[in-house]
Amino acid sequence: MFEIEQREIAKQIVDICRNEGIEIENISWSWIPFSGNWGMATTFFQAAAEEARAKGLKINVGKRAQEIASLIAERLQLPAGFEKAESVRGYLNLYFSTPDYSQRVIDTVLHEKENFGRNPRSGKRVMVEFSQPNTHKAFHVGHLRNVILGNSVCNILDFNGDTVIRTNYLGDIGLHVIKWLWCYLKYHEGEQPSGDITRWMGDIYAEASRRHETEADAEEEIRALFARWDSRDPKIVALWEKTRQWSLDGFDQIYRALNVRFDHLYFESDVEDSGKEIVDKLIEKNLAVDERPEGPVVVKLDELCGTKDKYRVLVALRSDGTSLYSTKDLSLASRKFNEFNLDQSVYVIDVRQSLYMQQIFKTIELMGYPWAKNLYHLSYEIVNLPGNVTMSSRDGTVVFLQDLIDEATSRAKEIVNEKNPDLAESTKDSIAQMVAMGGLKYSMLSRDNTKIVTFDWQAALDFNGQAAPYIQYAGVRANSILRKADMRVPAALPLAYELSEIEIELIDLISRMPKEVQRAAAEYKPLFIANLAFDLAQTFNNFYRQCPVLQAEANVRDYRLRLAAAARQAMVNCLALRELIRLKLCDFERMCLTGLEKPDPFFYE
RNA sequence: GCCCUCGUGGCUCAAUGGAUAGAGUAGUUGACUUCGAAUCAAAAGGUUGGGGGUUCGAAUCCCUCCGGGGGCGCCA
Repeated sequence: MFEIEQREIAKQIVDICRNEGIEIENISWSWIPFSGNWGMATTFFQAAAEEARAKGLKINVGKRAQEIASLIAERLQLPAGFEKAESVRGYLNLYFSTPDYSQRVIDTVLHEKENFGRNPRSGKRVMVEFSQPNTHKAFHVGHLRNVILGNSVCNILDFNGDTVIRTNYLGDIGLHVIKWLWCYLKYHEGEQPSGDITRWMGDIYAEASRRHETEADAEEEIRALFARWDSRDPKIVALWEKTRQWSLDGFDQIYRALNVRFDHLYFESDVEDSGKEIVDKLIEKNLAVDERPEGPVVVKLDELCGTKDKYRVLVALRSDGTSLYSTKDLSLASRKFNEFNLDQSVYVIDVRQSLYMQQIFKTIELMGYPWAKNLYHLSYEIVNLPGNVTMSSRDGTVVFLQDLIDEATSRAKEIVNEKNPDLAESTKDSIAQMVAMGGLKYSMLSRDNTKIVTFDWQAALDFNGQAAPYIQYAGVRANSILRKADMRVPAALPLAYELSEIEIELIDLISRMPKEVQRAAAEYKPLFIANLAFDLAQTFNNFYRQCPVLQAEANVRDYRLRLAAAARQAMVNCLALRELIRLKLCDFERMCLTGLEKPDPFFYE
């Protein structure tokens, strides 16, 4: 928010230093870390150290940095809106003039509304591939992190100015599908899914795995079915198409519940043939070695790159000529760039596939595609069960997504019943749903991508403290104040009283949002936004406690009303980004506002 | 064997290479006649796994060791 001032002051500093014979390259700004003070800060340690090095002197760097800082504090011509410049132990602190800047921040937020925090369009086209479920299989909590992370990253990139193409890549063929079809034909023919489609599909898959291991002739029958599929037996293809659609319908149910959408879908079955063509090309170019029929087609990456044990060997095609995941990924990668004219292609895939991703990217680079450098693997750690048990559909250790949502919702309902017993039943249900979904999403997004999430019911359903409901509640409180002021945010007015420490802190935090969006986008880290949202909520709750709004005298009241409205807007924008279902938060507020028995359809648009 | 990753109060996690390492939670002590107590306040809790190094400055970068997890030629 203060880039113009930062640039102007930085230029002055460089000039002042140059007059003194000190060369400074670039100046990086940070916040002043003292509560109740706000402004921007920079240091001169580096300048002092470099000066000493250049002159070959041995000096006390801290002392010299302080000399430079105080020199600058003295000579700097502060632009309008700054109160004072101060040098402290090598730091230069520039304090904002509170009346000017508080008004500027609040006005900006209230003017930009749901676009506050948004950065200018970058012109960059980015495709983000995430979710990638297999059809004919269950969808469990282990898959949840991918969807939530991927969707949140898309929101953040979009908010930061990129054109984002949200893509799903569905595993609709392969052995697992044939296994499923075999089990269906043999034991469930004619049955149809109802209700929770994905669970029904997953149950049959689990049964298929079990029967595959226990029944003597299963292996042979499955292989025979695979052959029929391979020769495109119309009956099998028709069944495949029908059952695949069931899975897709089931996924739609889940995505709708999570409020996730995709702009484009790719299917493995679509890129199989083109994948085989790419493998042929690899062989032609002597990048791949065809060891068929004794062995598969392999790309010996370490040999090609002159590395040792770094890239290992990528298997690109089975010895029987059937395709692998890699076969299809090689083709899909180029298809994305051809079809969408991308500047960048992001893969949201868990960390266990890091080596594989590097192999794919390296192979594409060796093929000479110029866009190879624009491929990025956004890796994240998996969700485990306590005791470091990885969920597995084979071992029956999965926690089904629907079970989790149901359990979370009923736990939230209990709390609503306890805290707000007087609300209408349908209102309680809606609130329970919002609290539950927000809580689940927060638990996935509020830790670093590189950290393993250990799933246990207690932690996932703990709504106290640093969790989504805390933030939602702060939003509701803000809203509650505004409601009692008839939802009218007063027009801009000058500051006519001295802001308290906590008010300054709140405004300061709000003003950081655009920068945080930038950081979150650059590093693909929703965590930064999650942290900001929590900080905002915490500071707002503090403000709420310390600073009466409605009972205050007129000008204080109006100023604080605007501040509350701005804080509320900033929190809502953070939640929307973090994909804590903004729409539902609006519902929550709406119902607290009016006590509607049923949500107004308007809010579902 | 090689590669990647994580290690921060009892527990779960934060912290652009910068100022006094911050939250939540559990336990302790307080606050509803006050805009919604799903809240707030207070005290307590730390050799940032060990040891070196780089740097004016390291939880953060490099090396090494220890410990957890993951990956490494026909799964996805």
